[in-house]
Amino acid sequence: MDTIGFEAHDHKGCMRAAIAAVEAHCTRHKLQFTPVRRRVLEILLSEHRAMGAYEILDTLRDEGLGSQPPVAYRALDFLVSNGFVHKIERLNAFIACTHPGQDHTPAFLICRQCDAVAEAHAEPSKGMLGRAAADTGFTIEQAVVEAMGLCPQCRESVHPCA
Amino acid sequence: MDTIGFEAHDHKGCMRAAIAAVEAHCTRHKLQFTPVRRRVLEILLSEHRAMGAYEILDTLRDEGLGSQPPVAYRALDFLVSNGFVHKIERLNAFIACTHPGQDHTPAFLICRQCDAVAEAHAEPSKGMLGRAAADTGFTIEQAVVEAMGLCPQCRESVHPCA
DNA sequence: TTGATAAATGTAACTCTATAACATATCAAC
DNA sequence: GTTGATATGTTATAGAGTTACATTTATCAA
Repeated sequence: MDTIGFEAHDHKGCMRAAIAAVEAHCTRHKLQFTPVRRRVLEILLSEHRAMGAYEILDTLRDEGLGSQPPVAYRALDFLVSNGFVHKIERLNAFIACTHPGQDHTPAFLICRQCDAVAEAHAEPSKGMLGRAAADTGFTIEQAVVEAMGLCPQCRESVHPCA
Repeated sequence: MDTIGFEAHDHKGCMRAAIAAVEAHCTRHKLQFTPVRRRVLEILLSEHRAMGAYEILDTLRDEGLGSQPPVAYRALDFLVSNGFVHKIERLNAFIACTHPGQDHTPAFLICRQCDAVAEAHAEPSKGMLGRAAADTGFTIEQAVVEAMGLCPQCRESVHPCA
């Protein structure tokens, strides 16, 4: 279970690796990894948290890479549809994938206290959801799995009620 | 697996039953089932599909029950926090619960073709998500589980590619 | 039954999220 | 190097959700 996100890690290294993986994937699939797309991915990787589209756009604007919403949304669309970035529906926010390139259904653990987000794997075709789908003849193409709660750090620091 | 939503059913009956269950629950828990709240629930039950807040508000406005967004959102907040209505994050929309009163984690099967939504049960503490949470020390309080795909009817009617 | 408190509603204004539409530029390949 | 597809720039607008504050209605205890 390669859950990442609530522990310290080699940040620069993980960022370099992710960029390299995306570059390789784009080359292989003849996708254009343009400056805006690259920069949006870099921003998400370096912040290493869920960010709103407009928050990303603010940074792009500061850097002269585009100032209007479609610029951010188009880059995000590209990154999301290629699996390099995921959208957290519950937060209307985006986060860089922790293992880009592989086809997978992400599941997220979202801390309601500190907003940290950890990515895990889901297997929607298995479990109760898969059984429900099979029972009704529904074909699952894509799934959103997001758990809200408390991360280990925040659970520690919550005051027990007086 | 009591999945409802892709089959015909006794609509009036299910509506009456749901309203009765909610009335009973409100009486038992001393909650105010006010006209606006009741009407919003009725609208969602009778449409039997996911509806946006502003779509609901349009109906309320026509009936003189309130014209500003907070009216709809407050009623929806009440209905959602008491489990009578669920929010579909993926659609930014709301749908009446098919078995109100019971505490449960809903899972949704959403047809991308006809927008029909079926509600099933999820058990987030079990399965891979629960294991990921346990591994990292994350405490799940609430979960969003939404599958996109094709319902049986729409799968039938999709042309095989020529 | 009245007065205090809490809960619910009415309304205006605003913020955040996202897309439509259209012009322009750049790339890829023949 | 022309063409068709892909990407960007920009304006405007649609859609989703909240803040803030005034007013009303319900609840309950004295």
